[in-house]
Amino acid sequence: MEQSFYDQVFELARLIPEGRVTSYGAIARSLGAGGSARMVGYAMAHAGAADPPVPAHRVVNSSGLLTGRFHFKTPGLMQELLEKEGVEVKNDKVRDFKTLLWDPLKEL
DNA sequence: GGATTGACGTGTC
DNA sequence: AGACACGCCAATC
Repeated sequence: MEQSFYDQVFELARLIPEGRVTSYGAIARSLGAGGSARMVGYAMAHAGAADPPVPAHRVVNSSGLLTGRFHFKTPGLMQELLEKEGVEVKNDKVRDFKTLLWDPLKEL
């Protein structure tokens, strides 16, 4: 079976190193999806049922905002995990997002 | 199989 | 600076 966009997103998301974050748009482009950044987020919503689990907390929107924190088991868990990995989160947004941004197109 | 739906992105007001 | 609008595109119902 060919992998759906979901699986592609999941795999790429799992490649995100600790202490790093990436944006939905970056992932989408990396997959050749271009403007279908929403599909990436949509896929991440199903990440909860993915195996192995997907570090969705390392994926934020282009502003570094933790948009999907509410989708986690508990809101705030996302920030918790990020801070645990050394990512500074302030007001639901990643600090130095630009610096911590892990671009698959460049890093990979 | 058409309509709805988004963890988005960028631009405009 | 904040709020609003439109575009994209695949998966789900």
